[in-house]
Amino acid sequence: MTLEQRIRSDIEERIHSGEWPPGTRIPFEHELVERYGCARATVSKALESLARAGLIERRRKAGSFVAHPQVHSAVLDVPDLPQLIASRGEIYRWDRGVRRMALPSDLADETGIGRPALLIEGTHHSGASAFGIETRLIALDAVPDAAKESFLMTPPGTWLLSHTPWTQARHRIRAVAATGSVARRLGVVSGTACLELQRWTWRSGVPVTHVTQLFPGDRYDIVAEFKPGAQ
Amino acid sequence: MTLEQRIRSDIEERIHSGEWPPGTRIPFEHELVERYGCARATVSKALESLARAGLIERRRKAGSFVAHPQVHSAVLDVPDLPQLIASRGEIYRWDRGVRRMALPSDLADETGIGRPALLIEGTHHSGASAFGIETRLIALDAVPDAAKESFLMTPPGTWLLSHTPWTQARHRIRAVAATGSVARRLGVVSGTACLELQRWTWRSGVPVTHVTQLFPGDRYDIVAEFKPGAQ
DNA sequence: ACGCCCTTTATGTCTAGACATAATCGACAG
DNA sequence: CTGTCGATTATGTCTAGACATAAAGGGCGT
Repeated sequence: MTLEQRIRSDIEERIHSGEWPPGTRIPFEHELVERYGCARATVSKALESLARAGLIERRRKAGSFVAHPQVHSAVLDVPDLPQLIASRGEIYRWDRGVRRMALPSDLADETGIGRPALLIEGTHHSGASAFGIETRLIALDAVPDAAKESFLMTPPGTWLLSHTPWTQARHRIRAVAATGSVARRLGVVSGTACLELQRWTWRSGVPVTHVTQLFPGDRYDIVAEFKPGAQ
Repeated sequence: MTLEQRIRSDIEERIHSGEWPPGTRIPFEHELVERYGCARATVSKALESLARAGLIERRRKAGSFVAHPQVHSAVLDVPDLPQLIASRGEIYRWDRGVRRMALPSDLADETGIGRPALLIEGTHHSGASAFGIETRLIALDAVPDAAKESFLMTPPGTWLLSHTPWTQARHRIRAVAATGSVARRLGVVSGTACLELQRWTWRSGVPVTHVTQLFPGDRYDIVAEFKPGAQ
């Protein structure tokens, strides 16, 4: 491991652990030069790399600061549904289903969370009709505060967005036909083509939440933009 | 504009213009040092930045080479279907449909290409069954060589991946039901839930191709991974 | 109190080297 | 003809400086 990488990961570690929360001024370059006993160019390269990754923000004369949460550069976005529906000019409503239960570790394991979790089911409404349904697991070790929430008024996705950052996400998108109770909850005829979106999110490698959302094909689509090498 | 940025954009320009096609060895660092009359560190930073963006590949002793396009750092990937199907252990077959025609600018405009284009339709097969169908427009000003291709043996996506790089892509994903001739071509019953993937790609802001692909829900799903700041 | 200028200072860019490392390619032995 | 070894060479990482630049903050006059 090179010295530059060591400096970088040292700082990254302190940011991710919460030791240096957003807004903290990290040591000046000349202080890091002293700490690691190296040239300023080496420290500077490490900081530049952190700045490119969006973890810190550098300001002349002022120093370098831990960046405020995610302004993640929009690839496959994690949308806030209430906001999204409001921006379309519709009234949003969240309807938590009957199931809100704590799961033992072994059951949660089936979806890859692999730890004690909270299970929440509910429906997102746009105006008078159902917009989508979701089944969500929240890892209680990563987000202990979730245990105190009922999620009756606020959908869990919205609550999570403002209570915990994520550093990694995987999406899986499929087309499935809605049948039986699922079709009934969505208010569509059995066999309707739906978009199934599964999302896993992690914070520093630790699972945070897993959600499966189902949207009738005519009510939702995903747009993803990608520009490689944008500096 | 800094010297580093000038060196970077000079090289970028030659790659995008096609003057240095994929595989070309770009001048050695010491040659660039001579050309720009600067220190090696400056040239090296410019090349490092190009390598990070995936435009070039650097190899010790050998030099730096223009990267082959399809190594995009995977967010919403542009997959090569033949390769993807082969990796699943199935036999791939491409079946170009009857339509391969040049479109006047005004017709192409309807899909947002906005320029003379080539229209190609065809079916991707995996083993004995249809895997997906696609309808594609290729902008002839961006890819003039496409006019000479029949696309009978090679699907246009594969051909494009090895003939032209892209710098920007937009994806749109929906769930739709396959009906009529579409269902017949896919070999599914009418009403089957399908994933519709539309993709627009650009090279330096100029449209390259637009494709609409339709996959039966049980034969394809999209996985997108996102790690901010991954080097 | 307020606006203006000027000093200070941390980052931004760059130079001219050094040594490390890994891959290529030719020479040479089998 | 084939495989191994060593010299060569381009990139990788780093040092110890230099000067440029932008912005914070203090001092000054109004």
